[in-house]
Amino acid sequence: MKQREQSLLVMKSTLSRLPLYYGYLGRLMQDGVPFVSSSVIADSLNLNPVLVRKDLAGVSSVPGRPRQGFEVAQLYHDLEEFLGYNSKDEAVLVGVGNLGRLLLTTKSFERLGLNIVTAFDKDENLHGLKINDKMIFPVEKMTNLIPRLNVKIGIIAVPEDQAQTVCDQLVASGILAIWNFAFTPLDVPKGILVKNENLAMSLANLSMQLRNKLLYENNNLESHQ
Amino acid sequence: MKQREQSLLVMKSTLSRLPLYYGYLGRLMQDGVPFVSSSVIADSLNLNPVLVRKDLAGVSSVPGRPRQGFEVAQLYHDLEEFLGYNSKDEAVLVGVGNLGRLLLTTKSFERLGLNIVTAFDKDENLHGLKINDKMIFPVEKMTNLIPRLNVKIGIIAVPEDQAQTVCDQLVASGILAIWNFAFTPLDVPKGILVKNENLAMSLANLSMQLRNKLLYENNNLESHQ
DNA sequence: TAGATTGTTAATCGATTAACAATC
DNA sequence: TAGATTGTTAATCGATTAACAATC
Repeated sequence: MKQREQSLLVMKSTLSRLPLYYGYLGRLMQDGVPFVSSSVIADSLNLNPVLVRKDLAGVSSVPGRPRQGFEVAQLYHDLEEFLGYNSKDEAVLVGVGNLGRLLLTTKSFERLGLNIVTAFDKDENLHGLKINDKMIFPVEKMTNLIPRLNVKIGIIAVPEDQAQTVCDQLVASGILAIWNFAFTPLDVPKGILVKNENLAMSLANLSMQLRNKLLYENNNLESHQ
Repeated sequence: MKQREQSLLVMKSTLSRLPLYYGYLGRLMQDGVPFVSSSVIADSLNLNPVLVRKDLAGVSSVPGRPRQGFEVAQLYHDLEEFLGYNSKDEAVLVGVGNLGRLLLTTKSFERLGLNIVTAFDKDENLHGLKINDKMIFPVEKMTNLIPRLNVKIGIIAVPEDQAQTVCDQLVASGILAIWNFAFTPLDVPKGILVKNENLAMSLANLSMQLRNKLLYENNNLESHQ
């Protein structure tokens, strides 16, 4: 019913903004800016300054200074630490199709602390191949191999109809967190984390908003340009 | 048409759940289930039944019937209509790298109402090529071609450092909604819709949650300084 | 000091959940 | 009718914003 074990320092919504701050701070670093205030950050990212201050309060190891704001390098470092971008998360990938290949080869993910150690696919033409130095194994090896690798994050990039099966195998192999790119929700035992990367949702969202907007504007044609 | 009124009844958060209902209803259809109640939907998707009823109230053209629930086929159709999955949204893609190729070739997007009509890239080796029947043009042609195609959605799948430039060109070409896959927020004029597909955020989210969980389970260490 | 910017407490806003009457 | 399930109104919860005192 009620979860008492809330993260004390940082709200869930905060977490989704931290990578934004991280990116922005990174750009300031490059430009050699030494200090930045919450209101400057807020302006640049279209947020409320109080919100920024609250978010940062839970992350920064050093409080911001009145009249100066936050030290860019320090804050950048703290964000990096907090987000785990410096300590690599090891993960296994299941499904080496277009999307899987993308995840295997995109450098940005490595920078963000994601290290895919191994991939699995059921296509035997791929078995034994390496993509970006990562070996591809048959899916049958999953339950045998994953526990030995001691990896805790699994990425599902297989078609919808295979997602649940793969998910079950990952869980059986000791995986604790699943990044799911299949367009279907997964059934998992309690305690297993699932993050659904639902592009359908995003797309629906954008397309809906656009239609609403166009409709609205059509209804107000008398307004001038 | 009462579409506009309908839309206004639906909360922003509702919108993010509709594709979930749509997917679930689709599976019920396949199984030949004629009726479904809000509580069954809620159970399957881990939601509150009242929330489901509220969401559906804004979408369904026919109210649910006491003792029976909702007619699956009808509701499925209404969701499809509402989400615009039957009426294709035309879009242009900029950036034919790994991700761009994925978007061009993945069938699911077509099913979800996204129709990419043309792609742009700066690599001249790609110019004139077709991927999944979509022609690739030089980016220089954007401002000339897009207005003539009368397309209103643009997809940005270029590297971070080119995202803003591309964005500006899209806006100049009359694009009203942007689906941004670059890991950087975009500066756009008021009135232009932007949906950021920030995988970094999702990943940070999942990795954070996992670390919290492991920490909590291990001992509740105080790692703040 | 004076002024900018911080962090905290209180008020507001929006979304979810609870309670319940209506209905087939 | 009796019971399941609906849709609505009220209460609760969580996140954001406003107000403001503290501080360098």
